[in-house]
Amino acid sequence: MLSSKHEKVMEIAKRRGFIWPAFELYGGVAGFYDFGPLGTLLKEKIIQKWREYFVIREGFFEIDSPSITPEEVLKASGHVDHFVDAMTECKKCGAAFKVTDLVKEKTGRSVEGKSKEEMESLIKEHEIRCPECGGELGEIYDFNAMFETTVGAGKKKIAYLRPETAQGMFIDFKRLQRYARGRLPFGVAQIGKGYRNEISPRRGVIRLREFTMAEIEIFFDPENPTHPEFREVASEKLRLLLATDQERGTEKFTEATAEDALRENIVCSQLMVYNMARAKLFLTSLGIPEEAIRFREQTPGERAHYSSETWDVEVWTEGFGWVEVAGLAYRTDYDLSRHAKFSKEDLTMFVQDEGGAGKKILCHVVEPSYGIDRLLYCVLEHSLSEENGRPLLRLKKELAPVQVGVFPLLKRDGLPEKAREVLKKLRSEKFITEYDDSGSIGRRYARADEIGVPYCVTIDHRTLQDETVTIRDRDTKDQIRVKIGNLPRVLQELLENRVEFQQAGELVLPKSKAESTERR
RNA sequence: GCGGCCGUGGUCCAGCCUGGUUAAGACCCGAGCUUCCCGAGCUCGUGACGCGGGUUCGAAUCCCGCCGGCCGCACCA
Repeated sequence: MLSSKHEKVMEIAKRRGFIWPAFELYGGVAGFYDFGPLGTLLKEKIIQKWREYFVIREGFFEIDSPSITPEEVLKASGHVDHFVDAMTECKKCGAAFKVTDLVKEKTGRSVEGKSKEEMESLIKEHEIRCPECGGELGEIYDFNAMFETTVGAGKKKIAYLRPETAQGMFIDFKRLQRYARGRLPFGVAQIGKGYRNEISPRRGVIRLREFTMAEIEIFFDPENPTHPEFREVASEKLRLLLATDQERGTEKFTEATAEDALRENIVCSQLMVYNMARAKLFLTSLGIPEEAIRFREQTPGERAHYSSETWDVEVWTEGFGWVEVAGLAYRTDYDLSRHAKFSKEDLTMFVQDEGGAGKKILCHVVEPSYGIDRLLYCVLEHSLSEENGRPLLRLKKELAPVQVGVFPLLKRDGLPEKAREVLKKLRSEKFITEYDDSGSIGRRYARADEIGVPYCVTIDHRTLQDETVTIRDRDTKDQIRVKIGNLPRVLQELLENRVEFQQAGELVLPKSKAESTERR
């Protein structure tokens, strides 16, 4: 039986065409999922919203760079060294460990970058055994979390599928800063696939081997880590989980406004905290409730090799607990300095001060990075509710994959033909519509509710006489009657929240509602 | 990767232990009738034993391997 929320979400996602296991015909491969027709539309709309919030609203530059990345780029970025972990397994209990962690723990010595032989002799020398069961440790092997490939034939060039889209933005830095005409700060955005060869992916779409990320790199002068519009978010309340509190083992939240978090040095810069507030606003615009959002500071041990401060943006889910849907990393000048060194190019920028004098600086970077697939799951879970025992997906109207359902009340008397006319008209006005004439009208409303269609248009006998149709509201079940001629305009206004439903046309009560009103 | 549990139409499941009719049921889906504004009813219909091997006269059922799922451990830069 379907008991948990997560199972209910996944059941609908599968049955109605949001999310499907990939390569299912051949048994499937863990960590890969397809988006079905509705999932593809929903994902597209989440991305559209993200563009509105970041690319358009913040004036960032969006680019699109290749997934396949030559080895030298990822050597410079540190990923080749940090993604390839020397692993060893206990021969007795089978537990797997990172050799670098084991040796450091037992000897305090760092063996980062040492050869396999050196590591092995260190293990022997210090008689390091399995920390779990004390068993003997097996041979050291490399685990490469990047997918490797080669470019071209003959003398093959090693390349990897990018583990993050970020590098494409650092690589293009020289052209980008010219495009920005030397002004700081500027932001660059990229939406695309990232790839990580997870050892054991689980939890459905939460941990994938191929996933869609939406990343931003904000380049700024480290002496001026401010945002011109900080005032706009200064009083935004943030729920913060500090690294120091986590290390003490408490789950204590610190509630602070963006302004206070900055003043009390909880967050390192105005630019960081500005983006945290923006992240919160973005998530709530997707329908994630405020109380299901928190910011968790990564502990020093958790942080990526490039970061000096990272805040995870987490969303509470019933299925998986707190899920990281975005990370805000202060990457310092790590990437630019590494690429400058490895490419031998000058990646500094000339900035002028007020007096007209100038200096060359190496930009620092704040990186907000969003996981679109995880967001999509969170949106589904937080939208799914039940009404009279049947599922109702209360998606934000702007996110609904299908905007309008078009139903003939009956399958005869010319109603289907009329309904198809209306359908055609709405499609020509670019509404995403679905036609349904199968089963009773109630059944069709129920089908539409399950995928979150905000409005259903029904064509009945009266339509044939006076060219009016009913529009039914998903959340209230209220109905109004409007002229077909006005239908596109009215629907558009409704979808954009520019008019109250009951004011958008003549209110009509369906039988069930009329009766219950009379009884009262 | 280790251990435990599991895998049957689109979904949820019975059958498996104890091998042997045409693999049952519910929901969904499709067609028809009927009703007509909130999963009504009736009739009909499509559709399944994860993959591969083995044992056997005969495998959904027993055995082995693989793939996938869930849980715990590890991993998640």
